Amino acid sequence: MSVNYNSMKKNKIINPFKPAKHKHQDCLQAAIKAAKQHCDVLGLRLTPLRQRVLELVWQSHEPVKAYGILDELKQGHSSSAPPTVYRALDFLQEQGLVHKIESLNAYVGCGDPKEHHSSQFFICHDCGSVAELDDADISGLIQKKASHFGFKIDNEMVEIKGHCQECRDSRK
Amino acid sequence: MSVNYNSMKKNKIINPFKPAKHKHQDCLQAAIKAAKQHCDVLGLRLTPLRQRVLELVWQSHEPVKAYGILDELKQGHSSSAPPTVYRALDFLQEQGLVHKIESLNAYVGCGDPKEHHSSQFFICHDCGSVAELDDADISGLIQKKASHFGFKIDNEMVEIKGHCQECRDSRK
DNA sequence: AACAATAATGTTACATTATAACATTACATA
DNA sequence: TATGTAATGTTATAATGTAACATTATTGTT
Ligand SMILES: [Zn+2]
Ligand SMILES: [Zn+2]
Ligand SMILES: [Zn+2]
Ligand SMILES: [Zn+2]
Repeated sequence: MSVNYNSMKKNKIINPFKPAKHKHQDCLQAAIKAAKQHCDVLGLRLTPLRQRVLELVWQSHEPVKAYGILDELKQGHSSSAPPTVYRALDFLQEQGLVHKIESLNAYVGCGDPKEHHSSQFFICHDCGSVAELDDADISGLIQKKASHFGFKIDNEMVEIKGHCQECRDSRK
Repeated sequence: MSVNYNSMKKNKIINPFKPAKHKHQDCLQAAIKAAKQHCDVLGLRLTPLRQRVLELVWQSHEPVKAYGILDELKQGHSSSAPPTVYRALDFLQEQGLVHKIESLNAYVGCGDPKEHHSSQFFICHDCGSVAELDDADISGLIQKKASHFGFKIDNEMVEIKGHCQECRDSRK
């Protein structure tokens, strides 16, 4: 009798590479809705400012830069300054609503804020878009390797650069 | 008849977590020697400036910051400026003699510049020191997952934060 | 040796990313 | 309403990194 532990693992695609043409309005709306619910449940305040920053992060599936957000924020909210953006981003990151891509100093929206998860990012050099996995195999393997030398993991960061399927296809 | 492919994989510890007391002078000398040889073989110039920067990176097993290097460089070389450091670091990174830890904006020496390799960094929050693996299992798994959605990898970045064995022991 | 081409470094200025510190305003709740 | 806390405004500055051009050192050629 055997148990297939593998089937019990949580391997999620948090954000796939989106097709070039998709109704991105839906992505954005879903993200805002999820954020509202997340904050509701926890009694946290998704203020207009925070929501606006989240919307700006979700403008696309490409990572956006803090000062880019700031520029756009200023259009309708002249009193914005760097702390305005960084505070909102801090809040959103703490709540798992956005992630920072460390190797780009840029931020992407998370499709699954409901629970903390491991993140593995795949970033296309051509179109700039990012896919996010929550892959228990990768996470577990890293965990296992770490445990071999007695290392206790707090935080795992995996950022992979390369070329997505669609961009490779369109180069043929 | 079976073949143990696993045994054929290249799983290296490029840099282990060092014991608190070890003869670090040896680490440094070995690194400089390896760098000299690497450059000799390829006809590249490990100039005094580049060697000095490499030595400063190898001061310890903790990542060092560019402006920290700059401060020390100025002590014996008053004409140093940011480009001085960043150019030397660029050269050393291209040659695989140092790596940048993206999540810290800091640099560590590499124990194995002889060949390009995958790198997985484990960074201790307590002592600040860094271990580097070149683990084909992790690399291979990420590769495999990427291929599932047609992603072709150029560059892999794995930075794991947590607590090393020694620091955990000394907290008991 | 003289020369030209290239590589490395010097120098100044600036761009980008992020935080500190303190004032003000909005919100919750007693 | 009073009071404390959370959020935002505001100013200044820190930390990280690069552009552009001048100068010097090195290499290879005549
Ligand atoms: Zn979309
Ligand atoms: Zn792409
Ligand atoms: Zn050492
Ligand atoms: Zn430690």
